[in-house]
Amino acid sequence: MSASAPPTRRILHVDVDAMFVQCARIADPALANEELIVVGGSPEGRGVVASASYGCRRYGVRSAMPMAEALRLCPRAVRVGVSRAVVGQKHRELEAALGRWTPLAAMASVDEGYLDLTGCEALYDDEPLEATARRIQRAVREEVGLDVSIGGGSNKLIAKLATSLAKPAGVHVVPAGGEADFVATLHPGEIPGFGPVLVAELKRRGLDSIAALRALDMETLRRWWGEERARTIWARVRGISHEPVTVGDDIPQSVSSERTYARDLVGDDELARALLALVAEAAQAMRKKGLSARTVTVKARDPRFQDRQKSRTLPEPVRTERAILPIARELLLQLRADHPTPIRLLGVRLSSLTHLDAPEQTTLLDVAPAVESERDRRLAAAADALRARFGKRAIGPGGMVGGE
DNA sequence: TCTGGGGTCCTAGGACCC
DNA sequence: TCTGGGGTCCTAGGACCC
Repeated sequence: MSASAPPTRRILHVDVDAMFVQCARIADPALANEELIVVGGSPEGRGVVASASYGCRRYGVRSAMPMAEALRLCPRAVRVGVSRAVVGQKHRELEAALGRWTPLAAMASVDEGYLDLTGCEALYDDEPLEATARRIQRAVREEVGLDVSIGGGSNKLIAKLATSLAKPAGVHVVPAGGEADFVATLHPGEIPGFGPVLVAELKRRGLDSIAALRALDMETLRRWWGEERARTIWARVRGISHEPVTVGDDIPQSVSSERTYARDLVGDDELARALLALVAEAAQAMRKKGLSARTVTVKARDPRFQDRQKSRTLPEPVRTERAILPIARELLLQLRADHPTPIRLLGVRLSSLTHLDAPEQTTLLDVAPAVESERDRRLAAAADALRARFGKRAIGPGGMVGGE
């Protein structure tokens, strides 16, 4: 068995520094010189921090922290909402900017992306990875107007971890061969995939360092976490990852819309109105992506933060409010029958997605009446067109003219 | 301190089919 | 007769990420 070893990969992870804060400053130039900005929450309360400026972070403010606590820690902070349009625009600009450096560039979320520069060395005069990273950083600042931090290494895991050392607005590259030593300097909770639950379990078992985790043999890991999880843990604590940077605009797994209400919902009418609005948002977002769904899920969170969901999968994909709403209503009815409690959060998710123009699945046995008529689809498309032209409020939710 | 909204992935049990 | 095994789909719940 002789196989030439694959070349050491050259991976970069590009991450926007406090993306929502930078977007808020772009949306409102009056904030350009404001150091204390916290994005997120709602004027009524009941929100968390989506992003905090580095100024606020010095006071201990962090993402996902309840807004009330953030403002207690940093009372002078200016609270602003998320400017979705700007965030979306900057996301697309960043994607385009990164794509100019290699065909293997892919966004991993709204504010971060990976580049695989393996084999591109000649294109960049064989300069060190760090030098390329710095040029990309400057280019993003000029072309997109955003400060980013960049981490580099021989795989995505290492590149991402390196980014946290680069922040803010820096570059950090882990040399090939130095992966294991680099990871050894971290705390288990810093490893992607090691969330609060796993970290607590590790602590219970007396495992509070990467070294302690590395000392475990595979058999023990398997016994505690099962084959799959054991392999992942074993590799991550050693800085090993083979996950490729993949491009391709895949069909998303789901499109959803959910809302936490200022007051818990109780009455039939307010629940019906809330559900209609969520169905309309989700369906419209889905159609915008050119997709249809076979599965409808309704999710409810009670005041004690217990989440429950009901879903139904249809034989054929649907895309209109007219088809989705009755199903969502039934699911909500079942949820309420099983758990008659006030509802803090309500959500609608559409999944099992396919492209709108995917050929209809028809079989000889398929005699069930269509859940959605061609007329329904044309009406929904017409309503979408009106909204695109005259704004979201041009027509009621779902375009259900005449009340529905 | 009182907990958002957008997602992905995994597990596990039951139905159903071969 | 009283007992199979594997694959796929569906549903529900939950961990995790940004």
